[in-house]
Amino acid sequence: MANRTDSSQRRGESLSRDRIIEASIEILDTGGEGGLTFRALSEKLATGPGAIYWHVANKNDLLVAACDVIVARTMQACMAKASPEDTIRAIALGMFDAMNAHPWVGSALVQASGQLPGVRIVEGLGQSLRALGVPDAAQWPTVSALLNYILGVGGQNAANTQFAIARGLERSSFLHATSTTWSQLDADAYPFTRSMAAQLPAHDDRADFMAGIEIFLSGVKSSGARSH
Amino acid sequence: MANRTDSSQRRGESLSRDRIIEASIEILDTGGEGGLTFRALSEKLATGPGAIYWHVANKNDLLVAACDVIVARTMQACMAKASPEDTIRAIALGMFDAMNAHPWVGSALVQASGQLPGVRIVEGLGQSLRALGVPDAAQWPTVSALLNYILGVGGQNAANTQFAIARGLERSSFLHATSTTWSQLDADAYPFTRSMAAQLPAHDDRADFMAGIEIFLSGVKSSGARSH
DNA sequence: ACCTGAACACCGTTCAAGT
DNA sequence: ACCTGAACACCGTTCAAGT
Repeated sequence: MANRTDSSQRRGESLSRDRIIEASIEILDTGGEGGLTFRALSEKLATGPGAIYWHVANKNDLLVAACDVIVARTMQACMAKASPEDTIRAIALGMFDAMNAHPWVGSALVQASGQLPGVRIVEGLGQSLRALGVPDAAQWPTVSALLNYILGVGGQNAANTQFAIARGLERSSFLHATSTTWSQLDADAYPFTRSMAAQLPAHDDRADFMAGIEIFLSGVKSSGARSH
Repeated sequence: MANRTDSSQRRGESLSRDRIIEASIEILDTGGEGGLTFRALSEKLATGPGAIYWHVANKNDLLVAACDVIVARTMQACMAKASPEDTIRAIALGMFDAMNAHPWVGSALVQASGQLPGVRIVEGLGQSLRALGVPDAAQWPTVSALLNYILGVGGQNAANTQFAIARGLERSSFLHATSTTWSQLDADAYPFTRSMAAQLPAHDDRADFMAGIEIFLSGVKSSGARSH
């Protein structure tokens, strides 16, 4: 049954959901969202497209499953830090780094919000906020806001990366191009954006992201939550 | 409010970029993101697909342009409220309502972050935060965080709507189904999510969204910004 | 200049047929 | 049970040809 063919993948193991998901992640990491195709996937796995459908419902199912592998791995590394606040920071930072390393995760997560990958994040954040002393009624809105912020950053990061890839640009030249566009905006209508153009290429996405988390945590603490 | 031109296909009028965008918005509102097709569009406009390409670079260009119409209209109605804080609230609420009425705007905005529609929002938020007294160095991270939060909500809202539409569900039965799934999660691994399941169907997205904005504003004020 | 519409190179998904 | 691969119904985009 298991005939040994030396594929780049593994030895001639039989097809399985896990193997399909694993191959999908490799394709997504290499070629971005557009690269994941049932044809590309079946070629990598040395089968036909139909075979994949025996293990996977459809493309969305596949994407969510691939996303969940990354999220589960990330969350596992982030739980139970020194303080609940630090756990929230670790989750946020972990997800940021994961979505940076795998830009497709950002858009997949947005699409699969209520499903398992999103639930993992909700759970981690929720437990921490509860430990922080956020009152019952405020827990859901607070978790929801934090998750939405993280997803927003991830989605935009994914879009920027894809945009840059599609044009064969490096991240730095993409930022430089955007900066130039902004600096040429109408001075009366866009004073703020114009004044931000100069610092755009040098800015640190990760630091900005964490600054947002800190604003948020500071807001949580000052808006009613008593942390003992 | 404004229903100036209701006629979808005015005979005899020559094709133009504006007419194409107008028709695209109608299709997107009716059939969602999947409904916008060069074939559907050319049928509505009584031409061939090739004609559209004379006025529009590609599908992404079309989507961004349609998105920008909605965003520009929304921002125009939100500027210059009583206080900078109220302006921020108005922008957030306006964008929430716009993305709720046109779910495709959420995902389009995420894809077009650095482009014109995103810049309009950045400008509105930035001017307000500046007026609020947020120090220079903190302005960009703060605007960025606010925008990301809004985009995250919009993107997720779009995904949920599309998900529900694809399965022919109403919003309420979609929430009910998600609630049931959550309540059946493992009690040890997902205590928080399980305890949220019951209140999920009754929750108010708009109120939750605004609660997030308030947390954020409160964080901005308590984390260094002196608003005289 | 603007428009036509057939054609191209894809795509996700299905399904009779094989083992 | 699992896999094959041709076929179907689409897509975005192009382009020679028309006006």
